[in-house]
Amino acid sequence: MPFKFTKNADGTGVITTDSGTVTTPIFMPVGTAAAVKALDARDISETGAEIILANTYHLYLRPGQNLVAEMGGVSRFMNWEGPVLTDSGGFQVFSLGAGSRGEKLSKIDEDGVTFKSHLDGSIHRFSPESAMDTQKDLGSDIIMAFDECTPDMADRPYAEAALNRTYRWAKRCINQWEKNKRMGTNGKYQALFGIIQGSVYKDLRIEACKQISDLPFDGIALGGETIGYNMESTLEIVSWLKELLPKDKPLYAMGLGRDPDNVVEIIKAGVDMFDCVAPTRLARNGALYVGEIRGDKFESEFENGRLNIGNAIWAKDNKPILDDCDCFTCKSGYTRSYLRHLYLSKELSYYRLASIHNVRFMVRLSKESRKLPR
RNA sequence: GCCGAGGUGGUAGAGUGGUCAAAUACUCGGGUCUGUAAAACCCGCGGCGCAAGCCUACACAGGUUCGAUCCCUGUCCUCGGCA
Repeated sequence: MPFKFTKNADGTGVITTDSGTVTTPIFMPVGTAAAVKALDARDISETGAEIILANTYHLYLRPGQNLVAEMGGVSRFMNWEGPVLTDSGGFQVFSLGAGSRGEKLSKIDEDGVTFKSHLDGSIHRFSPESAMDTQKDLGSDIIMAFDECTPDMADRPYAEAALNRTYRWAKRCINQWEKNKRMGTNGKYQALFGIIQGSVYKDLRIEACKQISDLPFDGIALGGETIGYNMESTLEIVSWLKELLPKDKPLYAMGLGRDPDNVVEIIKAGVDMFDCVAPTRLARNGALYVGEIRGDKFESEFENGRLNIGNAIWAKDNKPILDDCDCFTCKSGYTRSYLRHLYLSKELSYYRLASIHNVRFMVRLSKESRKLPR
């Protein structure tokens, strides 16, 4: 069954894939290496998440796409009975190339990108074609075009060059995808999403939007560091493009969802899908979401809607993380006091309990945001 | 009781006449996190102060010295060995 997207007048929708359906708008937890860190498939499912991400670059390095293909594709491999979206490795062009830890591990050229493996330092090469082929083997339900993730506030010449390259690569991705019969090695239909770059520049975003919208992609993504990272610009970008975007394709904001109010705002803006590592990473690093929608806005007694569970004030707090939360952790009676203890002790159960809360929080928040006027 | 070793910050543990408010690690306090190089990283950690800086400190009490955590004497305490 091919990919299908239906959107209702109220802004909600349904995505149909060979691995199941997804209701939108939806938050997608990130499971880079075919694992939502600290959670197993049942935990993920119980948070209400309907689709998860995995990453081409990471799975290519380990365990290798051939092994994943042999195991039936990423969903079956990780025992997840639902759709999976794989990022193409385009984000690693940005994150490994930024040299944020000193060494630059990726270098881009017209044909593709050379990576130095963060695992063992070995050299690898990705191109639009290879990214499609690797994702074919991974057998994910939604695959992403190989793009150049542009830094927020990139200067104009840079942003323009990245945009044009992303467009040339988009066409190459389409060709390879067609060559692969739009199908994973596991026999599942693979929807291909194109990515709009253009940094913070209105004319560039509009140009990219037209370019990407004219190609036969199944969905459209907003890419670049700006998305989510710079919320003011993100919302502005959506408003610039809203009327230009195809109505019959889902709109995906890549990497967005660090703060609860980001989620509420982006759903009000009309985006259908978004993902972020923040809920799981923040959980592992001690930040737990607290707050709720009041009126048409997210509100919290804490800055950015989260508390730091390691803080001394929670030492004797016997309340759950969030009073009305229906996540496993809160419902089960785990107190802030105990979670703080687990966190400070680096007990393994902490990571799971915290991640369950944060993911459930974002899933529930996105479902509740569907009721807000758009 | 005798012999030996030693007493340094919240802990462990460097230092050994001036450059020491004291390495390093941990603990503790706080912060960051955005298509995951992240169960990671950053800052602080004697007192007061925004700061410059001032004050109090290396068991305790004296002493030698221009100057002592470091040398000497005594006291107290801890640990190991022998009785």
